Amino acid sequence: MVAGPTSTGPGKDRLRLWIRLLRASRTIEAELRERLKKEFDTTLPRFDVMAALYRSPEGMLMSDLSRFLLVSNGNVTGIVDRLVSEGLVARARRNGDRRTSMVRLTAEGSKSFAAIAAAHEGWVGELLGNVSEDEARRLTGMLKSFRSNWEGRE
Amino acid sequence: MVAGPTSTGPGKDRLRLWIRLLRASRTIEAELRERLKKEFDTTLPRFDVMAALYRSPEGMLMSDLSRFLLVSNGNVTGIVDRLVSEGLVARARRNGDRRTSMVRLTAEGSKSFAAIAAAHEGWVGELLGNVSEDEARRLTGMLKSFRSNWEGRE
DNA sequence: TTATAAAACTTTAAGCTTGAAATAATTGCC
DNA sequence: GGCAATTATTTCAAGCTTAAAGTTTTATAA
Repeated sequence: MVAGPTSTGPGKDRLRLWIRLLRASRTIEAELRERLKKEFDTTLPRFDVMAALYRSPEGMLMSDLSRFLLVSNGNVTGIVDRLVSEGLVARARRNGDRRTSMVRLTAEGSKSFAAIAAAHEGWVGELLGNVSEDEARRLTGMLKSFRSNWEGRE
Repeated sequence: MVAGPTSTGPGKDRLRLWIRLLRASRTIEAELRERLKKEFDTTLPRFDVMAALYRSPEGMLMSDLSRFLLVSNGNVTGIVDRLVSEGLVARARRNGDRRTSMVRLTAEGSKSFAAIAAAHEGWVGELLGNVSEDEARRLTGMLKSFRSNWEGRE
């Protein structure tokens, strides 16, 4: 997947694009993961969950998190379990539907996330340093458009 | 990481770009992973290793694979172990340096990979269908340039 | 030589990930 | 009401992933 096209012909340029895309995101992801570990002793999945919850002070269902983060249900269960045991996140039982519980950041979790997010934004700015803000906007637009076509088909 | 920026201000556009990039690659990756499983009963990491080896008929060292695929040494050990046990890959002892062994595709592995790679290229073409080949080339160029800056710093 | 360092791998522990199966609660239908 | 289907979530097994520690082999150099 990270290797180059094995053939030439139609579709070759899209394959090259995909490989570039993947290598770029893996490289940046690896760097961010390492810094999260070193500087804040946390992980990318935990950061992802906390970022989602930070945007939803009212809380999110497990299935909301799963859908939003593009990962499986069982996956979210494990990450939230660990965050709960660290006191960063809480599951609140709901009156209406007893199958579900609202997941929220605790006060500590919220405070902790704010600090990490600030550093994270700085890192991304640094790692994408030679993309101008203008170019960043254009690239973002292109990525947005090519996704909308086939995404969410089922 | 997959969530949006939590603030506005400088660096915001780069953060948005990063989030788009990550969501795009995760979405495509998930789709490809699922198809590899369903159609060929294999995984993305196995495919990655085989793709790298397919490009190097003379074989690769474990550390070559690790560097090329942007994953850790121990990780490659496990994946190659499984590929060997499936008869798709072979470790060849070397005369010169007994710490290392050349890893190669077997005849079966090579045949198997060729079939999978053909399907894979088709899938990528489909998933990136509404990126024109021309646009794909431009995007690829932009991704290439923004990577070269900070990559391989250490 | 012969220690000592360096290099190439493997092993290990902890955590992430998925898809499938299992549980529990709710909804819809008769 | 009662039973089937659906929904929300957790559990499980297998595999992926990393960083760190351990093993074996090779290179360096006093």
